[in-house]
Amino acid sequence: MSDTTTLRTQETTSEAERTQESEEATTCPECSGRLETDTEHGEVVCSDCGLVVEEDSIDRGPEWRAFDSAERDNKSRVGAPTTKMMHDKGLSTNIGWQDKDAYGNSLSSRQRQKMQRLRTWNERFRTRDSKERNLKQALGEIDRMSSALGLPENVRETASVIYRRALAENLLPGRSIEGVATASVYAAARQAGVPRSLDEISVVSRVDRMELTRTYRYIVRELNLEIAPADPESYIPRFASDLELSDEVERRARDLVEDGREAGLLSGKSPVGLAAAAVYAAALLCNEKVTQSEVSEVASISEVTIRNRYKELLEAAEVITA
DNA sequence: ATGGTTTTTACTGCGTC
DNA sequence: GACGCGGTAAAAACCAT
Repeated sequence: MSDTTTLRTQETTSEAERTQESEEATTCPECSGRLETDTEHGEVVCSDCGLVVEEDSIDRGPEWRAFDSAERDNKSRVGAPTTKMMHDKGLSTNIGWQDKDAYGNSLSSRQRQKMQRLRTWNERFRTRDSKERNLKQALGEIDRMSSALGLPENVRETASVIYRRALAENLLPGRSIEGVATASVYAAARQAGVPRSLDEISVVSRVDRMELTRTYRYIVRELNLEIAPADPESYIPRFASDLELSDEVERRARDLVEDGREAGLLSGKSPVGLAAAAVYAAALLCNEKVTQSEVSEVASISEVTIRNRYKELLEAAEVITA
């Protein structure tokens, strides 16, 4: 975004410089009439007799300024300006809709038909291209998010597969690439048993939670993905290690969750909250110090929830062991 | 859309270092 | 007095209907 705007301003300034330059010679050698610069065609024309004094007066120098060689290398470029607003950055062929040739003359009906056919085919190639680029971008996103979340390789694979399926089933129209990519990562992580919470995901994603949940639900339904509700235990190792707690704590936390499961207080509660509470309670039992706020930090869950859950967990554990 | 459940927010009080 | 912890009420979010 900022790239294009800076480029734009640089272009306009250099254009001003250019016109200033070409206004040095002001009289026609033939009739000594006033000379005018036709920037569109790159010509200098006499306004009286129409003599073209200078043709092709295009400034072939760089349209930017550089103050050292590194900057020069950076800015030097060849080809049309690119835009991020099009999947192909605007680099593919564009055929105008008007039946005019390069000089603005109308085309013969034969030519018109030919152009129509070309448009059709061009469009076909372009959309096929668009799917591939779409995929490329999505896979890039998936990779980026996965590594930001520290997800293993196989999760990325699964996420890619999910995304490809979504693409193949034409689930993309109406949804953003990033949204679907994010949802794929979320689903893949859960399927692989290394879930990340919606909050964690939305931190590294470019889409907000709302869109993520909506898209996630949608693709799960449409692709018939079977995803079991996240198991609190699958969060425990990560939380424990983030808080630098011992394996002992981790083990006890699992036990607590197990007891809670038997006591039937897992259903309906957020798995993340349960896991966080179990870790906190276990640390307490093992005399390893963690504060509720620390746990709530790494689990991105409120302290209140931790309090409520861990009380319940401890009660359940007592009942069962007693 | 609605109602029930869970989670979060915000606030308060208590004890300890 | 700051901090960790516990509790509460109201608001917000979530989910199934």
